[in-house]
Amino acid sequence: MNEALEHKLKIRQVRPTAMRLLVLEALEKQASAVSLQDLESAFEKADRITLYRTLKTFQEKGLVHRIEDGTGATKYALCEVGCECAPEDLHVHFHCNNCQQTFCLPKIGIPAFQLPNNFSLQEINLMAKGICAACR
Amino acid sequence: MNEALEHKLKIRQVRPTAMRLLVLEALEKQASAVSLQDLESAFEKADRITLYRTLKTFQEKGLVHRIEDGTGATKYALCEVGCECAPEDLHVHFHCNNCQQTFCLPKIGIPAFQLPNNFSLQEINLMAKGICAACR
DNA sequence: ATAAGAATGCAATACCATTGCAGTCCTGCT
DNA sequence: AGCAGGACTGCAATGGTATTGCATTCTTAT
Ligand SMILES: [Mn+2]
Ligand SMILES: [Mn+2]
Ligand SMILES: [Zn+2]
Ligand SMILES: [Zn+2]
Repeated sequence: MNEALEHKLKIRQVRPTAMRLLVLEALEKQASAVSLQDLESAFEKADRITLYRTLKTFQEKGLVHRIEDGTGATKYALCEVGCECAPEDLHVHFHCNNCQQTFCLPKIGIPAFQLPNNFSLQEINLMAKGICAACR
Repeated sequence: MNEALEHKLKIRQVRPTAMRLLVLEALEKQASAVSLQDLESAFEKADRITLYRTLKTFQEKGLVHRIEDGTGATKYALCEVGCECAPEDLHVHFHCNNCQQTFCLPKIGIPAFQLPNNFSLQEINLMAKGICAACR
C-alpha cells in the first residue's frame, strides 16, 4: 500500500502488517495524543487487545512515546523524526482541562535543573495543564 | 491526644478524628510519598476506603498533594507549610527506578518555560526518574 | 437529650492494563 | 511448491486501582 508508511515501520524494525499500517496512518492524522479508547473508536472493526499490543510495540521500537496526563488513561503520540526518547529529546506536554485533549509541544524542551547529589537521571516528564488556545 | 497534629488539621478546616490523626501522624513519619496501599499495610486495622477518603479530604483541604509517578498508583505527600499547591509552590518529584520510592524535592522548584500563545497554565507536574542517592 | 450532619465500614461497581492461549498469517528454507 | 517455525491476531480471563452507594456510627450544636 503506502510505501512511506511501510518504510517508517521498517526502519524501526517493525514488520508492516495491515493493522500496523492503519494504526500508524491514524496516528499521523492526529493533532493531539490518543488513548487506547480513542483508537478503538476510530476503527470500529479492530480488536482492543491488538491495538493495545500495536501501541506497545510501537513504543518499544521508538515510534511513539507514552504520555501519562493524569486522566487515568495512558496516551500515545508519534515521536519526532530522529527522536530516541532520551532526556534531551523530550518535550513538554500540555493537557487542556476544558477539551481534555493532550498535546505534544515539541518546540518546548524540558528546562534543565539540578538534582540533589548522587541522584542520577534516566527519564523525565513535564506535564502542564490548563486551557489550550482553541478553548479560550 | 497530640495537640500539634490536631492543630494542623483544624487550620485546614479538617475535623480531627482519630483516623485522621493517625494518618497525619503516619504521613509525617514518611521520608517518601505513600500510596494508598502503603498506608493500608501501615495500619493493619484500618479500612481501605476510609483511608482513601481521608487522603482525598486531605488533598482537597491542601494538607497533601497527589503525585502521579507513572507506577499506576497515585502517591501522596504532605504539603510544605504555607503551600497552596499553586504552580509557583510546586516542586520536582523524583521516582527511583530501583527502590521504587518517590520523593518530593521541595528545594527544587519547577523551572519556568514559555507556553505557546494563548495557552494558560493552571497546574504543572515535573516527574524525574532515575536512581536515588541511597541506591547507588 | 436530641436532631442534623459528618465520618466510617462494607459491598458493589467501573475502568484500565495485562496475560494466556489457540487459531491464523508470514517468512525463509528445502 | 511444500513445510516448519515464528510472529501476529482475536477472544476470554485476570489483576489492580479508583470510585460510588448505603446503612451504621460518631460528633457537634441546640
Ligand atoms: Mn510528546
Ligand atoms: Mn511533593
Ligand atoms: Zn482545549
Ligand atoms: Zn532508590
